[in-house]
Amino acid sequence: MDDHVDHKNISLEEKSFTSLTDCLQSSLVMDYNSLEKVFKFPPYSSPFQQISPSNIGQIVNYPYLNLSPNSPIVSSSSNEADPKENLGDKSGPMEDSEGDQYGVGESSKQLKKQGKGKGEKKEREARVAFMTKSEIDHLEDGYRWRKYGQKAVKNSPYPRSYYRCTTQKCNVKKRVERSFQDPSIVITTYEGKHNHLVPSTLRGPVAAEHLLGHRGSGLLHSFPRQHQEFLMMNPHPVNNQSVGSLSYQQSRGNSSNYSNSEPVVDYGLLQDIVPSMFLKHES
DNA sequence: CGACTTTGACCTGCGC
DNA sequence: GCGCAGGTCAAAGTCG
Repeated sequence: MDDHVDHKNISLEEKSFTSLTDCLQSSLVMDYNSLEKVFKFPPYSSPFQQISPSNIGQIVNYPYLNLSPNSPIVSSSSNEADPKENLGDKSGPMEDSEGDQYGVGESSKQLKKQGKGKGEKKEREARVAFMTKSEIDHLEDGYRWRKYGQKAVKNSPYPRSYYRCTTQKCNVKKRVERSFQDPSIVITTYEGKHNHLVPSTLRGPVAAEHLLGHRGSGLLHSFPRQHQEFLMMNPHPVNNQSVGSLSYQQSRGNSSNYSNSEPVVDYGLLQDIVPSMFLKHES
């Protein structure tokens, strides 16, 4: 039931998206982190929030970002890259102490005390940021998450929540915060790559088979059900060779009718989250 | 009883 | 060096 849902259409580039698919297929991808750096927006007020529907397109095409509908974002904040690679040499507040140093299952405090980071460059995982118009903070994406922290964000009345994938050896993390300028917008930032498939047992309404067997439909089902309206995302492709396992295209059988003739772009984590049929970039 | 959330404390990086 | 802010830990509490 979506009756009580705020289902405004978000106009991007003078285009109105009524669904996740529309938005994704519009090739409107943004480098969240880069934008943060470029525009020096603090994390609580992500650049997206500064964007009015009428000027989003301008920012998408911001030259620094090297974005175009035909060029999937390659620059990333992923671990193999120099943290300063992107724009400017100083990490934004959101960037700086990005903590991959805390491995799941490890005694992170020990790690910290063992001088990790001394001379050792911190690694950062690829990140994907979503903006979702939703009443729900924690959006169901098919994976199981455990909340491990919550922090008040400076200058924002809304706290930021930290989640970690509950699957063993999977150190994917996600941050969820609400835009303080538009509280109806939830900013979800995924970090890392799942090294496993979508759990077969889900507590949410999303059945795994939706994601696995009917990719796309699962998300399309789950999003509206959760009163979400997908606004934007920024896939940070880890890098094309770093996918430890086969891409979904391969590992799950080429069941998608959408990708037969399309080059498959490895969007890293995003591909884990969003069916690849969404991720084909149009030419 | 296991899984998950809450929350205060702690650690780290950065700017001044 | 100090203070601030972000990120994480882990014990305690909650829930199914």
